[in-house]
Amino acid sequence: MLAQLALGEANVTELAQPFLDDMSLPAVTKHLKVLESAGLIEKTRDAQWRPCRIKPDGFKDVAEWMETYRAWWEESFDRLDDYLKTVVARPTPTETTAKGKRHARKPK
Amino acid sequence: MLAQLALGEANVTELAQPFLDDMSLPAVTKHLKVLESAGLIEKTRDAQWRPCRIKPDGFKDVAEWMETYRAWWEESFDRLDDYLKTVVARPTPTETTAKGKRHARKPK
DNA sequence: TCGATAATTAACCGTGTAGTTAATTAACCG
DNA sequence: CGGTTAATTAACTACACGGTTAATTATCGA
Repeated sequence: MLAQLALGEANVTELAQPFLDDMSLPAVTKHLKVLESAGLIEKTRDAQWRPCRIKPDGFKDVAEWMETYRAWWEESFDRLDDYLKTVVARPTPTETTAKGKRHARKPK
Repeated sequence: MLAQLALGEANVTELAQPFLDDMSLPAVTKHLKVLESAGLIEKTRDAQWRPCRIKPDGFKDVAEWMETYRAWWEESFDRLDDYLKTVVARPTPTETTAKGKRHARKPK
């Protein structure tokens, strides 16, 4: 639906049309309501039609939000990669330490 | 919990300890079962304890899977960025076309 | 005015998720 | 053996999600 809206304004039935085999119109209405309350689209009115359009600002916000997390995300991705490289050689971190000790239980 | 396991082997109560304010032990057991069935961790047994360790291969699989999607993901991210740049100038794609025409209704 | 069209609302329903408490299993140890 | 500790299982609950059908609202146009 967003792809469709990226091509330009469209009302509910137009957006629903490719999906009507799989779901009902009310389902589409609800879906659209989510997008609207998420600030991604805007619904106006034209008689009995509800033309929808994309809200660029909403997407801009999302894009910015993602950008702030991309760094963190890729870092942890690389950290995982590094960690995996360290593990291939040694079987398991603890296996070298605490041999026979197992679990230190506190005496009452 | 995974962060904890990255530091080395740990049994269930040890993993649960930071969370016991918020959730019960059975909840942790279930959580761990999900991780295990996802191939991310491995549970062994040591008397009444169940030491868990990370399963590097599982993470390797995830890492590889993510890598295959990273390209696609970043592409669509950039496409969105491009699209937003085109939108800031012109208000809305359709607004220029179809003026006064509105909705062509098929005559019965 | 009345019928058709566009869309929404109301009232449900099934399922998956994530948790709970209480009971149960299993092992250790004095 | 009997108590304690570790963990799991069983049975249940609450809730969000995503959908449904049927009814309702609102508008246009002949």
